[in-house]
Amino acid sequence: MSEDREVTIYDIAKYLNVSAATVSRGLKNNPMISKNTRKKIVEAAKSLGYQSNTFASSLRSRHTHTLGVLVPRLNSHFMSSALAGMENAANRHGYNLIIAQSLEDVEKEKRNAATMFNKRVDGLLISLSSNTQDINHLEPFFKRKIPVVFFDRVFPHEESTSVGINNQEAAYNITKHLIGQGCKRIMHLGGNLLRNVYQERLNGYKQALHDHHLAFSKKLYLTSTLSEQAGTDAARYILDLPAGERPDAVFSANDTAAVYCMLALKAAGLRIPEDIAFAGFNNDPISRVIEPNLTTMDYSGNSIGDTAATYLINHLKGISNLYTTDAITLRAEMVIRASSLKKLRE
Amino acid sequence: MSEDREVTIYDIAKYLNVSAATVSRGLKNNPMISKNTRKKIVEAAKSLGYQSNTFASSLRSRHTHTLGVLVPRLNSHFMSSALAGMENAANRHGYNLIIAQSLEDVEKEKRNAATMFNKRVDGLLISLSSNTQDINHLEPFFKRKIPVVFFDRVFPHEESTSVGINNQEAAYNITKHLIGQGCKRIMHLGGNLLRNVYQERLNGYKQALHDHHLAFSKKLYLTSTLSEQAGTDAARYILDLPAGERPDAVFSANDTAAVYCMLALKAAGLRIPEDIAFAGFNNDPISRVIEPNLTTMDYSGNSIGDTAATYLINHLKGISNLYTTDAITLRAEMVIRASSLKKLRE
DNA sequence: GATATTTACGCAACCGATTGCGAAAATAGT
DNA sequence: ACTATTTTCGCAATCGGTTGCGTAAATATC
Repeated sequence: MSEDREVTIYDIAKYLNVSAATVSRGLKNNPMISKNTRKKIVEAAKSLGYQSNTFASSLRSRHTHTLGVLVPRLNSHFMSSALAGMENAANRHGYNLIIAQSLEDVEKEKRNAATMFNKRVDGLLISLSSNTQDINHLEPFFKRKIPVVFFDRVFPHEESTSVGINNQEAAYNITKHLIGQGCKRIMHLGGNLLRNVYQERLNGYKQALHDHHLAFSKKLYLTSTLSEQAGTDAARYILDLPAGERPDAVFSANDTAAVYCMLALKAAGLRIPEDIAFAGFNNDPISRVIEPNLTTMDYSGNSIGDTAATYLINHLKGISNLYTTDAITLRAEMVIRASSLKKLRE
Repeated sequence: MSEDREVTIYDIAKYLNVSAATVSRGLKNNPMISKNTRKKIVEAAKSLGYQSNTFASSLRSRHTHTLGVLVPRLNSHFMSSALAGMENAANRHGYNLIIAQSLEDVEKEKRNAATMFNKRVDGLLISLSSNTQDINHLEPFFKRKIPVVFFDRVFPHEESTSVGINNQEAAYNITKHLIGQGCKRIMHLGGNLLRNVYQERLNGYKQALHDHHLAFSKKLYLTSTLSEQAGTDAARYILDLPAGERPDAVFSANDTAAVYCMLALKAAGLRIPEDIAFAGFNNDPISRVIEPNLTTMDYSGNSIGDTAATYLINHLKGISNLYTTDAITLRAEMVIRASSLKKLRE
């Protein structure tokens, strides 16, 4: 019952009458050690209940097999899916995840980044808070050559890779789809333009309007946090518009705002899509529950997370090189549902 | 530009002509060191760009300021809220989170537990996978006196605390509510009975039936994974029942199954709540999007996560004692919405 | 059978912070 | 002024693996 002391490689060494160095090497399957002793070491380790001490190892070897993950918030469908994807990939390769959220606050993002750095993560996966202006707080990582991968809300940087989708193209297509349904006054609910995702979606929206000879109107563009409240507020805004100026479609940069806008408009008696068509972004579960079901952009958090983490790990393992890759663009697929179908589908 | 070498306490020591021991103590505000030198040390540390090396510290001091979090899956609304709550609490107290998911697989749960142990987490927060039968894989923690807190899906154990709600009471109340609405044939969609949450909800349901002289019928009780598909399947089951045997209400152990069951029944022409009333559990966002809105049990992941983490940290700090507390029960509140309102509300 | 190579392992110096103990310096006590 | 305390700090061991380098043993070469 001497459960107090930890079992160390020294215990194993003494037990087998070999050196600690041999044990250390044996446990890592170092070919320098003969197959025979290697086997004995592994067996002894098991029977003694040895558990390697990660610090001691990390202290000397200078890597932690741990990735830092820094996100705006943990509790959104997209983000938790992304985390799930990352966890899966990391776990597959023997890495662990330290996760922190900035709650859309730059200061907290900075503090978290510093902590991750102190914990000597082998790499960083980050999606920026909505009001982050620059990435000076990531400088320590770049200086120390700790790889950084941005996902979703990215930031151009020479020494890091971005993983996301082509937001502009996606927004373009979804806007074009609405136009194809005969909509002429398409409103856009956008997010903070500091974040590429929202800027690009706005660009795609504008481009589609332009290509189809529709004018962009400031009155039909609202920017917000895209929260439930923001969706409800947008509905109020629409209802308060003079009858002739009302949009005949809404393209929201996320599903949450779209859905809560729809709910409020429906409550006010508007018919969807007859009076006003809707399209969102993200393919959140609520998009399949709202009636009519919401047309949206399927944008898998899981695969973004998986890709970003796998890529980072491959870089760490020397399989690929992150510094030469600027961006990885995943496919996003438009999911057309009843909320935008004014015309019968052919 | 000698950014290569790390700045250590030795560098600071040399710089100030004091010993490393003094620097170490000074940085931790140890009163043993004079205020004056303490200040000089902190300043020197900042100007030299010192970043403490967590391993070295952990190796010697034997604690990591890191909590392990082990959950069935990351990407559910409840769980991501719980994680958000934990992250918040941990961050507030200077702790970090290592997060892993078991994907409802005991084996993965075991592996993850071992990793957490190896990483020498200061404490463990865990919600069990659906098919975990025993918690022998947590023995190393108990032996080494590493505190374990269960949340949501708990497991009775002498040396750990459980954080959750009173599931039986909640289920009792929600069933009673349905009975109060005049429902006599109430169906229950339950989960895996290995997990306390589902067993207790079933108990509460049965108790309420019994107390109101309604018989429990196996035909009105389905057990499943409570997934979307399970909800749809339940609808099929209901529709296939002979007309006279159909339930007039459904109490589902989660909102997902309830909502997808509702969608399928609505598509088949049933009216809710007139033909069949509904109640769920969790207050998931979809419960406020489905029409009619779903009556459910509000059950804040955020506060469960916050409470569990705070409690664990308090134990670590010696403020409270986990070994003497068996369970912490948070309040859950029934949210009555249209899906269960057959009678007008007084 | 003598020398050259390869294989297998041990020595010991790390990695960077922490901490018990002892001692010097500063202050208090009489 | 001299001893007793208290304050402030340094010494050196320690945490548990890792790894460059050296060497003994085993095998190969001619």
